[in-house]
Amino acid sequence: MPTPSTTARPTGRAARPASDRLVSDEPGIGAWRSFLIAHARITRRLDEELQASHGISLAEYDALLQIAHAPGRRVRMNVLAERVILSRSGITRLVDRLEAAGSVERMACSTDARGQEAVLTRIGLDRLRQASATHVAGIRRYFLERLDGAELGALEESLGRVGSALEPGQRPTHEGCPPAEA
Amino acid sequence: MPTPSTTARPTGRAARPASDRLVSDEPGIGAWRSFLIAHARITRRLDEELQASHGISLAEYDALLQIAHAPGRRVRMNVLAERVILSRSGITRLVDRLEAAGSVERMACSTDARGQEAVLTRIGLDRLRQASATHVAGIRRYFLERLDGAELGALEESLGRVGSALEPGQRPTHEGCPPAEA
DNA sequence: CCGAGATCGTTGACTTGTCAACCATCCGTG
DNA sequence: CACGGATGGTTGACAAGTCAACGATCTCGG
Repeated sequence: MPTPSTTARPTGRAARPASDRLVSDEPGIGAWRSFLIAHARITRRLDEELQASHGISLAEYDALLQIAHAPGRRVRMNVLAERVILSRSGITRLVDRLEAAGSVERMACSTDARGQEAVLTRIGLDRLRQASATHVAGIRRYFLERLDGAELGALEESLGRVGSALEPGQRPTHEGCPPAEA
Repeated sequence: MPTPSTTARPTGRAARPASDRLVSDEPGIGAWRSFLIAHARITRRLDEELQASHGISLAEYDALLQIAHAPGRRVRMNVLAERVILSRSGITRLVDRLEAAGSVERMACSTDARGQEAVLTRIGLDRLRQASATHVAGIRRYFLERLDGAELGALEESLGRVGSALEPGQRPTHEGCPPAEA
């Protein structure tokens, strides 16, 4: 998502004739809008900070982090793609960049000849460590600090439910469900 | 940021030597992760549905909606860019597409000769109306329906606070704050 | 009135992601 | 064992966004 979009209308609804009503005064839509705006602004900020301080993008940071967390600090491209939510070609290109930067090496997978693994290098680990400070500070500053414990718990619970309902490889609502066509 | 990234680690922390600890067992980080995952998955799904049913992207939908909501169904490029969270060049290109599709017209601004306004056409309005059904249904299905009233209220309140703290044109933490450099 | 500087929208060059096509390899069945 | 279909990763062509630079216009102090 490219830079995500918002549906952010400053504040007021404008009391138009009914035939003119376009979207949802559906209750709850306000929550949806807050969700979008918060996400767009925070991630943009975090990305800028990471870029400015360490010259890596949020996506790259995320990939490094995923690799670092994997056992042996190595992951199949496959798996990595799913973890960072990228297409397979997307991951190929992202790892290309990381490799060019010396943060990662590609190694053939020992158990599957068509597989490649992305392996974190020493340099990559160091970079990740440094960037980590910036990143976590950002999350804290823009997100954690503005929410109290109860709110964080509630957020985790609610959004966790919403998110896991859409886990890849889901039967309901993948192809058949969105019925609208006209 | 294109498709956003996640920092999604499946579940476990792995009990590594301290020197190896990379990120945050910071309490609350779980909430952050849910937030990212939920956003990535929902917006991706909504975009797919919009694309499949009406051939427009989420960004385009959002822009149409913003224009439709503006008085006279017309907006300065300027303003539109800010509302959909896009750079100025980004908005130029987006409106190019909408115009090519006949959904929007560009008209010179009467009060400022350097200005352009994007004006919604009849066709654009119709398209928006149709797409709206799909879009709102999606939001309902993936978001609203999985949350009860209290949760929606809490979400709106919490995320609203977080989001508005980062409104564009903010003094604190714009340039000086992110201190990390090394 | 005028000229310096800000603001508006567009454009060119580039980045980062997607999809479709491809080849290599794996696996289950006959 | 062999072969047909799934799966894994890369690649080419493209989509959509960014930034820097530009020309046109606005605005204001002198």
